[in-house]
Amino acid sequence: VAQGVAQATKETTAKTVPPEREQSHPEDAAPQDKEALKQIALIGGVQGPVELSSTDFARLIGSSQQTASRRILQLTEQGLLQREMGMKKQLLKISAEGLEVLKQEAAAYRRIFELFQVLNIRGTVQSGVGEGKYYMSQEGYRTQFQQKLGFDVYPGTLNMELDGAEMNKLRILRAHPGRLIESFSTNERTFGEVHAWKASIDSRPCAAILPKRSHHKRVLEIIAPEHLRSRFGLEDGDELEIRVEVSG
Amino acid sequence: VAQGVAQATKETTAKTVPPEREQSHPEDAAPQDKEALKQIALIGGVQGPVELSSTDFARLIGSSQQTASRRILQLTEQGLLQREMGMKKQLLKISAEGLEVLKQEAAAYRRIFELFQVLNIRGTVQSGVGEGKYYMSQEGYRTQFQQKLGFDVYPGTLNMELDGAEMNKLRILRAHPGRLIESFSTNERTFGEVHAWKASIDSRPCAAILPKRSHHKRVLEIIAPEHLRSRFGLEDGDELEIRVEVSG
DNA sequence: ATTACTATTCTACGAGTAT
DNA sequence: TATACTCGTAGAATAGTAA
Repeated sequence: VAQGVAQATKETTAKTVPPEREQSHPEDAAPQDKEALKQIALIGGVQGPVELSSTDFARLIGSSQQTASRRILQLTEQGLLQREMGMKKQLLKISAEGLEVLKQEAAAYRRIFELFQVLNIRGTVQSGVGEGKYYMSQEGYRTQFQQKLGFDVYPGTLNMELDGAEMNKLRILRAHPGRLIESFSTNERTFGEVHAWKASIDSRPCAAILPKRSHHKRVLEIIAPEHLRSRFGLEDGDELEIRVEVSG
Repeated sequence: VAQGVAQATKETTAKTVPPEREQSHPEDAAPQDKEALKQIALIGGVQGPVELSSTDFARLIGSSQQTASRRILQLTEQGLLQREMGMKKQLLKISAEGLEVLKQEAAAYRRIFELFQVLNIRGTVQSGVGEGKYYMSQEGYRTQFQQKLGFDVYPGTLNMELDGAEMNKLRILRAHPGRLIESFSTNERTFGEVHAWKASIDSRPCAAILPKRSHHKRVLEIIAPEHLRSRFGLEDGDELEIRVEVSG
């Protein structure tokens, strides 16, 4: 997802960050709330209302009855759970928003075990020094990209800067073959081997490339048949997510 | 899983139960710990060590650096994470136990969305009043069970008492067809319709049965080609888990 | 039985800082 | 830069009950 939100404030370098728990965004529910939703779902709370007293729920989540009761109230307030008071016990049903939370959680666990056929890498758009344009103009590269990726590259690269955690995904990327772009020489100099992986940004085809050497760099370069910056209206500092096909 | 652990203390009816967080059992990790493991797995901590500073980890789990650091120490103490100090940042790898936690979590979410092809129902063994033996001796039932379940029933039923939360699974069960055992009459009386679902306990075949009427009962009856009590050495009050095939 | 209030305990978070 | 200590405190969890 390309987000055109330029960060005006230049990332105030606060050392210890306050948690920033915002209302409304459903995906960032607290782990305890996700656990509670999961347990309700496991006894059928997705398909229809389940009859679940706060005492029984307490056993399910390993807490006291009071905490269980409070959790249900909180989930209801957050809109993740729908509640109806039965004659005795309450009836609980997971709401559309709650289902969304569960789906995202399930997707995360699927990604873990799908051995990363697809890697979603997030980063921020960075301004290169224009060398990308120079490299992508080389005939030796252009013809190979055409052959091995199936598109004519726009002369230029989009640089994406990765934070510390995302850097680890580059190691996964490098562990997979991708497409090898061979080195070649001109009269002037030699151009080194490059690895390329088919990718997409918002369903539009592109490719992620990394030079064979030079690990530990914080930047992933992206090429495409079009000018990505203008296509997505990207500015330096914008957040960007690229979906890299790691398998084929 | 049939557990032959008879509970000596007759379930002290404490109102507000203390959480009972025990050491060593890996499946009951705190939700926060599972969330942390998940995030590490998502950047490749299953495949190999990932380089992750406590500050970067803090961003990942939405906490301060101090909390992130503490979480890593706790996960390491619990044996869910293996840590090695690199020259700068630490290297984290999810341990075999940690992977087990992730697998169980993934399995739970899979169960939620696989629409319950299999229902795992837990309960405690309950002594019936011997009527099960009377019913299962009726020729009208025996021949139908033979036809529709594929085994000769042992004359008797094992009664499993369900707690409030597990009761909801019976609603799911009833929502699926199972095998219909038709009503029939003898000279003396009429025997009503019964629903049966193929099932297994510790991989040994059996079936769960419910009378067509009489909802809201806390008991699930189990029949099998053998005497389950002696097969598994079950006593009243023992915990029991049955795997019911809800699809076919 | 239930749910859920108020009061109290205590855990766990983050500030400050050492290393 | 890192990691991780101590410590004050906010908020979560439970006890005791009310409804």
